Amino acid sequence: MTTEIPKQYDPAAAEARWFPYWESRGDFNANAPQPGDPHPKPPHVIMIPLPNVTGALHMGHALNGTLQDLLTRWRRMQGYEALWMPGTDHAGIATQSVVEKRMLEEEGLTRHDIGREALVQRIWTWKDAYEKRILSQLKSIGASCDWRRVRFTLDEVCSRAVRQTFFKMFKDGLIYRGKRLVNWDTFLQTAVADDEVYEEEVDGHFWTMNYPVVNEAGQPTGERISFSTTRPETMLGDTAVCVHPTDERYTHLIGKRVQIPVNGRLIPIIADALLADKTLGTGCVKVTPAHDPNDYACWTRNQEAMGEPINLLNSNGTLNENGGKWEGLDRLVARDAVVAEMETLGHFEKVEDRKIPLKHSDRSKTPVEPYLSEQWFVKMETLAQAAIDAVLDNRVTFYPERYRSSYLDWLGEKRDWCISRQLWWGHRIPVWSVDQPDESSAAALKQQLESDPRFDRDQIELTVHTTTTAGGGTTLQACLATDDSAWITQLEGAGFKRDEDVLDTWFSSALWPHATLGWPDQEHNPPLDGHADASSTGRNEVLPYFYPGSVLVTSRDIITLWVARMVLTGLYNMGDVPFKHVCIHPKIQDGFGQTMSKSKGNGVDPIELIEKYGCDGMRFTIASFAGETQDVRLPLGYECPHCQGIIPQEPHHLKFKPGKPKIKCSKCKKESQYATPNYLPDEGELVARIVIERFENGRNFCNKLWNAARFAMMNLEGYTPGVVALAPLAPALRGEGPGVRGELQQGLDSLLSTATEPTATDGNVRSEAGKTPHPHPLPAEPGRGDVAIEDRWILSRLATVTDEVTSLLNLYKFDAATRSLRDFVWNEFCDWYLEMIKPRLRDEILRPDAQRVLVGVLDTTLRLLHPFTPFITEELWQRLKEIAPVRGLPAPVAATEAMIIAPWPAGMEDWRDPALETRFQRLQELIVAVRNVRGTYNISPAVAVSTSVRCSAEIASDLNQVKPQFELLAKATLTAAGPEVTRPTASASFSLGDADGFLPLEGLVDLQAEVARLKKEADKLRGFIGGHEKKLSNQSFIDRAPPEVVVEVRETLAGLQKQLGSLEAAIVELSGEA
RNA sequence: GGACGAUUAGCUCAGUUGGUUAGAGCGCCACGUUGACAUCGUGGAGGUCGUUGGUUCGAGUCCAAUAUCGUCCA
Repeated sequence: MTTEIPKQYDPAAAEARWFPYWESRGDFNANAPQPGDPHPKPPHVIMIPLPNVTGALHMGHALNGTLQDLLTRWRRMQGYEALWMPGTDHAGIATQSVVEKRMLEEEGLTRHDIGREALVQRIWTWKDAYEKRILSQLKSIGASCDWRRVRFTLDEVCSRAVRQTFFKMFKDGLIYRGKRLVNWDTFLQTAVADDEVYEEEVDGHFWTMNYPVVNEAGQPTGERISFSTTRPETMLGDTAVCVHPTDERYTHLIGKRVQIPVNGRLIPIIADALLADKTLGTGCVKVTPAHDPNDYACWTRNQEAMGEPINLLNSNGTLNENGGKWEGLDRLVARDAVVAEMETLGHFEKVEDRKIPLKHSDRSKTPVEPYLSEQWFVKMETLAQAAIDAVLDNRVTFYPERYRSSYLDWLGEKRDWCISRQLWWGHRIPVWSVDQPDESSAAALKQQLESDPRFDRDQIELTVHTTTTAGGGTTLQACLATDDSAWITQLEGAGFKRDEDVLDTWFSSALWPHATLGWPDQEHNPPLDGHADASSTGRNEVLPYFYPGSVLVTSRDIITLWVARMVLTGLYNMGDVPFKHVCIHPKIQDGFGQTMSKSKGNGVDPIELIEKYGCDGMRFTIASFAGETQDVRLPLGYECPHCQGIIPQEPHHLKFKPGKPKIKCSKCKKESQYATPNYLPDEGELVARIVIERFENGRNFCNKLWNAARFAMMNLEGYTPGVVALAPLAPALRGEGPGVRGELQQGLDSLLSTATEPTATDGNVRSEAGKTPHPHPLPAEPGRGDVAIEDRWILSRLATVTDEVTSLLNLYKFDAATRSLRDFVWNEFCDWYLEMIKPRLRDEILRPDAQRVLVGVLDTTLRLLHPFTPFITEELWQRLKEIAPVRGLPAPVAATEAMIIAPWPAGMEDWRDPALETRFQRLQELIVAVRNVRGTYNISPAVAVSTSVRCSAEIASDLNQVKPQFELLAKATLTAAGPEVTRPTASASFSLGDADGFLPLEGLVDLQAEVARLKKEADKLRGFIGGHEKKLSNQSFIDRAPPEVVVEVRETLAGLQKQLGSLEAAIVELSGEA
């Protein structure tokens, strides 16, 4: 077995092997406890930020997914019933427009050509393909979701929650119909969302004109008020002119009226500090609330003075009846007509050419018009307040804390939530309405329907709605709780028509945390794999067990859109928050600081990187980026398929028209096609694939771990489990005296004879039944015997790292956790511990205990790493199971069947020994100092050198304990150590303050060079000493600094001076100079 | 326009409540294939911490101003 371990870790093989293994074992499944379970596990719940089905996932999703999987695996190991709920979002406008766009490009068809049903059908086909792709990408990153529970926001489970919530809100009077300015595409005659418009500068004009001020009788006073505009035709819909309240040019006019010359309407002069700017133009602006967002906002502040907004447009962009004699003209034609009329009437002042930033529809490429239209709203006052309170009293906590203000500020505005969208893809609004001549007839019809014996208030709600604006009427609205209601036929027979609009996507995703757990169904567990949960007992056990969730992991841009709304609906429907923590992680950017996104074309498919660097390498790297401050910049390159040279990505690589662009390698000058999300390379073509050097980190780390484990396994021949008490080794091996070790050995013997699976052994949350006694502390007092100092050291370090990683994960500081682990594995376990135990592994007497500690440390290390790098750790765990199925410290136990269910390390506090770590550090410094001398003089490893060390008896004792290790690591023989050591002639030397080392190097080293080197060292020291002396000679430092700081500086200075003394002595001896 | 974040080595980033000589990975230089690992080992070079003021015995860290970049909101 041992000889079969390859020298390189093969990620693809491990990934292919272990994911299906975990799935088949059901390790990802999370279930509510069986009724009557006396010791149920506590739940840990993460709801995935549902990716939308518009396109495939990129590295931003990979980061998001990695962190959630990491937390889920970690909590699972800690003994929680860890649920990670997967699913996808229908993403209304984004998905519909992608499908429409493609249909138009490929078939020249619009949605009006094929109709609502056919379009929706096509989108379902798209959804099926991309959902499949997305879920497979998630699995590729190792996602341990409970895949039986996959949900989609338009599926029957989520739809039921949406309908129930809408109905409940409608009944509670929280939903109303009102006006709102939208971006109107006059060409396609539809509203487009804010993220579906782009801004572009166009050539336009900037007209200055004036309105005459009139007196109370409506007669001109002779005064005029000037303003400028780029859209003169909107003056037909003006409802005010506005000045700044402190603008002295106009203060006397505030409250007076002006007349619009082209239609004679009188409108007030109002003061509004937000809209008017004294420093711009005339300082006065006209206000057209129905056709400008800023004006509309102004109207909401000054409704009484202004009256209702006046809509000027038909849906096709021509003027409506409010356009007067220009009714029916296109708005652009009307513009010139209005200007001409103003000029004729003598109110035109000037015009200049100007570049005007104008919003365009991404879908028709035509300018959009702000357009006042009827929409559905949710009243936010009480809902928002509840969500604010939940954060204020810390029922929901943000990590990092600063994001709490984004959430609170936004909710604090309590702006009503516009939930309708003029789309076909989504949850259709469940309201039917019929026009009525007036309120009394509407009320009569309402009463008639409600008196029907089949009328059910839990299924249908009726309200009378009267539009206040001109031209509006009265309607009777019926909201139905389900689509299978018999009332649909009845209502439609009575002339009711269903609303054409669908709900905002966020309305359904806001319900995600409870909808996916089956709400509002209180009688059945939510379905598994599309089938009813066979274990259902007549109650929904899943919802109360898994709600509220534990933590939401997401990025900051949807704190308002999604996080706030989940809290709000969770409180509304469930009476409790949906999660306790919100972990906000960085955003992934490309090499130029642009956020990675599908629409920018700079998205990198995680699969590309997984193939190149391995899943674990990708995960470990990306987790190492997930800190609290900065976004993650990923400069990428293309690997030339001809010479494997790296071609750095430049901005122009992302900007190209559809086609087959080529990239030229600067090294071999050959061209090749390159990978982009926007096209597929030609069949058989050599493609320059995306590489991101930063991911080599994770790949290399995995390989290092692999080889460390490989080394361990190659040296486990003859391994036997045994208690390691770090008592004197030889007597114990001879069976002399039972002691602590004897007791533990007895315990082990009985364990081996009975148990196959370990009971819980840690300080985690395992149930009472699973508790075992606290592991015995390792006796660690120095001088106890010939215990290997490196064993105690590595265990002390392991205990520290375990504690660090656990604490860091509790705070979602993933980057620091990976650093801690990497440093431990690479710089401590590999560089020092493995090197130091090599002599013992070759010694028959010492080998058994060295093996036991080694395998114990490896076991714990793998457990610490598993959440970060699941595949390699499972692979190693399974291999280790073959060689050392019973292992662990201090008393071995049978390892778990699978890595994924191994307990998280805990309860090792007693192993920590800071004093020992300090002593060990001194040994390391001695070894480095010797290497340093070798390095400086470039002495080949083949040349033998010897070292003597002048130091305290204590250090000498440590040094002698590890003499073989010292010699191996320093590549020098230790000839003497102790206070009596004297300096040999013609030797190189180093000084550490409390230890001086001497290396006789006659013939190897130019003594002049050594003198020069030492002098340089001494000069450097003098600089430091000077700094310290200056500090100590400063009386206010002595007086004001804390005493312990002063003492510390004194001690450091003394050490530096001693070190300098040794150096100076060496210089004198070598050079004969004073 | 408002809020938040960033600016530290050639690159990408750490730096906990202010306290010895500011760290890591990659890259670079030199040496090395010694029985885990060249996706490696050993040693080395490289930074007046964006700028300007201030507080303090002491500032990468705290305060103010300023510049540049990014994100969200309007």
